[in-house]
Parts: sequence; structure tokens; C-alpha cells
Amino acid sequence: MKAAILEKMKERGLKLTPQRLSIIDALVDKALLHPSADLIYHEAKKSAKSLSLSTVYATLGELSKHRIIQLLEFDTMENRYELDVTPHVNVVCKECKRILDYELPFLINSQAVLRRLRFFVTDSRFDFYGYCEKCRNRLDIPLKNQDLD
Amino acid sequence: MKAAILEKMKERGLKLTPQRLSIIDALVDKALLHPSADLIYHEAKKSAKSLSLSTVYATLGELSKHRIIQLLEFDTMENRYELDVTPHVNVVCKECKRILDYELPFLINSQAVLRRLRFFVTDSRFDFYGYCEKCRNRLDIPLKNQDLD
DNA sequence: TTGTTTGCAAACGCTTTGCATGGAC
DNA sequence: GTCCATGCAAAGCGTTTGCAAACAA
Repeated sequence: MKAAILEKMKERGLKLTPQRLSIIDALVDKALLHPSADLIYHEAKKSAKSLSLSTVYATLGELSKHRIIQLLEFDTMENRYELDVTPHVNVVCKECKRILDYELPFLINSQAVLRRLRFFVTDSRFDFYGYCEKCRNRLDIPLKNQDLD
Repeated sequence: MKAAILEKMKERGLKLTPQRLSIIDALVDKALLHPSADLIYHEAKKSAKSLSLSTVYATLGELSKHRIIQLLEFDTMENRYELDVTPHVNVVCKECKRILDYELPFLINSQAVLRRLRFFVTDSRFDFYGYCEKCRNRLDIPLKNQDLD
């Protein structure tokens, strides 16, 4: 995973600084959490003492721009970053903020959109929001309640 | 459309102030634009001179909370609001910021997510991003280029 | 050497908040 | 009369920017 990222960075001419290596380690280590910039910052700072938050943003920005990682933005929380850049569904718990990945049982067909709307698709984003079982039980949310807050 | 919104507000016990009526007029008039809070503010201010931006935010917040309108948030632009609260796909031009609606040829099956991940879905969000034909032509973006910026 | 990357601090933009006043019901 | 809604100003927050110094290639 890490090797693949470094490979892509070299291809793109992105320099491999100690800060960036620490950031990538953090991204890989915390991948399951779909980490925020701040989490990556604190995690990476353990091995790169001088690291600044703006460097983290700059690096994540570069990696996203080059499609090496994927930026995810949400209504109710800070941006998150993930290593999976292929189309898939994110399932987001509004309570504990955990993010699960979900494989689509159907194809996301950009070609159909292009044909129908004459719209050239470069990215897509598919999210479900709600409550994981743990939080639903703890908050005592009935399965029927499709409502508010 | 407006009548339906007022009806729902009464049901929920939300007061019908002149400011709110102006905001709803703006929402309905500009519905096709998927307007931002600021656009709604300026539009509504034409008929409600004393209107403040924080009232707009408060009102849009209440309406969203009660699922009377839908809040949309994006990476690269301010929040937008729409009247269609049923599941559908938004197609967003990264250049001119226009948003089109797209009917899904398949069912968004929340039940399948619940069964598979034991995750209770309350909301969903499906977006395609890219370029409308006008902008693609103007910017001279080739159809093959699935890349950067 | 050269252009990129870094780190600091300050700014940014949108949105939210606190609180006293006003107004719908 | 009661509680919700409003408007102002200020703060909040995550993120971005400007710029000089540091450094990878």
C-alpha cells in the first residue's frame, strides 16, 4: 500500500520528504478510520517532530489532486481522507462518526450520465448516513423512526 | 409547492413569520438553482427588508431538520438547499457550479445496507461531479482526460 | 542549483452562537 | 402572555494563503 503510494508520487514528480513519509504512514495506519487532517497531523507528528498542520493540508491536497488518495467531505464533520480511490459507497454513522465501506451491487455508470445529460463525469460520491447498530441501541432509536435529529 | 411547505411547517409548530415566508418564496423561485444561503438571503431581502443572514441560516436549519427541505454540502462550494427531499442523484458542474438532478435507474436500497452492515440508514447522498457540456467545451477538456484539477 | 516543500502566522469564508428585543400564536 | 423567532455582532472552525527559509532531486 505504502509502496504503491510512493511509486505514484515518484511518477508524478512529487518529492519524498520526511514529513510526507510520516503523513503517508499515518494514512496507511489509520486507513480504516478514514482519518481527518487533524488525526493524520497528530499521528504523523509522532515520527516527524517539526511537522506543521499546513504541511499536512498541503500534502493531502497534492495527493488528492493527483488521485492518489480520496478526499471526503461531510455535512457535520471535518474532511476525511481514504486510500480507496475506486467508486464505492461510504456508510457514515452520525453518532460515532465511524465510516464503513460498502460495495455497490450495481455499476455506477458515468457513461449513462454523459449520454443522458451530456455531462462529463470526473468524480462521484455515494454516501449513506444513519446509525451503526451500537449507537442505535445505545441511543435507543427505533427502526421505524425515519425522522429528525 | 409553497402551500405544501407551509402545511408541513404548521404541522410541526413552526411559526410563519414574514421573514420565513420570504425565505420560502426565494427557495421556491430559485429551486432550479439549488440556491445557497447567501442567494436566498439576497433574494428574500427584496421583500423582507429587515432580514438578516442569521435568520436565513436559522430558518434553513429548521426546515432541514424537519426534512421539509434538503441541505446539500459540497467540497468546493457553499452549502446549497433544495426542495426535493426524495433520494436522487445530483450532478454538479465543477466549473459553473450548476446542479442538475438525475433520476436513478436503480433503487437505492437502504434495507440491503441494514441487512448487510446492520446499519440503520436515515439519509443518503449520491453525487456525480464533472463538467457540463458548455463548460467542457469552453475549457477544452478532452473526453479521455479523467485526470487532475 | 533549482524548483518544490515547509512552517509560521495571519486571513479566510461560511456558518454558528449569545443575547437582548420583537412578534406569532 | 408565552415562547419562539429575529437581528446584531462576535466568535467559531476547519481550511487556505503569503512568504521567507529549508531542502530533495
